Amino acid sequence: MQPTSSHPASATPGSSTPGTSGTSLDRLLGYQLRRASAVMMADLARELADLEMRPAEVTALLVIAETPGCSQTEVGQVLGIKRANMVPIVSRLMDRGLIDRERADGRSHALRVTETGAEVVADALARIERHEARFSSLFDTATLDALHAALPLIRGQRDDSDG
Amino acid sequence: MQPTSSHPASATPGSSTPGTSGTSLDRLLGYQLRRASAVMMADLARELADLEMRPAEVTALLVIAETPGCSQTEVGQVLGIKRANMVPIVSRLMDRGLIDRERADGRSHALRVTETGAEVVADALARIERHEARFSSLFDTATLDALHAALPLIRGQRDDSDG
DNA sequence: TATTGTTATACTCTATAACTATA
DNA sequence: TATAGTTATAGAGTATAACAATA
Repeated sequence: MQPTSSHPASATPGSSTPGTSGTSLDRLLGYQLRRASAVMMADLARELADLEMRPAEVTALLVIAETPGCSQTEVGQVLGIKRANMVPIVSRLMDRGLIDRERADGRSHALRVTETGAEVVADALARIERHEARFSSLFDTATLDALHAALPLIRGQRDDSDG
Repeated sequence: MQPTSSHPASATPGSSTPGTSGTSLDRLLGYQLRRASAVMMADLARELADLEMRPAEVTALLVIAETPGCSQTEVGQVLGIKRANMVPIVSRLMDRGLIDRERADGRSHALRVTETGAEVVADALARIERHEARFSSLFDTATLDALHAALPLIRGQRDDSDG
């Protein structure tokens, strides 16, 4: 319902990727998002590999570092990870001595990053910056701004339920 | 290394999403991509639910419909799904009578959509269009064009290996 | 020797239901 | 009754290694 939409039916004519032969799927926003996300996830996983941390664990660690004293349910809400799925993540971070628990409520724990954890956070942030730079350098400022404005709007379309 | 980048450090100030409190993760392209993709995948899965088809099966069916006579390895290459993981997908499409196999090579099969499959394709395409419209309507033409130009560039950064 | 389809297997992320102990 | 953490379990997607039949 826009005036004269110009998304090409056969997408990226000048693509440098030979393997991408071009399906009608290529004109779908959701499909492009999924493929692009998979590429960045794979690159991030590779960058974090010798830290022996999975992306989900690193993001949880970063949230705890930024929100000292938060509960693991709160971390899950920020990251869109369900309570039940937070358990093994927090367990692993505990086992490796990267975070610390303190009784807060009788039923909830206050999570905090340890000194070792802070070092890992610093290392992880450096790796993430390198990883991000590899991709953001593909775009000019205007395009990057457009992406950073558009993607949160898609996120906002979810209905939510548990957390 | 761009002149004056203006991606906001705290992302989308005017966001209408209360749950999105705002982490430093929000300024990461990879993270935003992952979350946005998850939201669209969940919406698509919901839209396809009463077709009793998973997103991966539907995309495979669409590729077969568009490329009659293709092998299942070729479908996998287009979709970025490994040979080994194509087996259960093709099996399910066969079992439901949506596609057809014909010996092509002695070792490869030529895949084709059946009449029933063609009906499901039509239904699925209608559902996908509805799903896409829910999200593309969030953006103006310029933003949509920017997304459709940018996302394939990210996809092109992968190294590939098997397929 | 390389390729197609296949089996078996494992890992990551996600989803649901139900329990406990607190509040 | 509602919430935090937990357990158990299942489903998807993806990854690797190896094998048979064929080219």
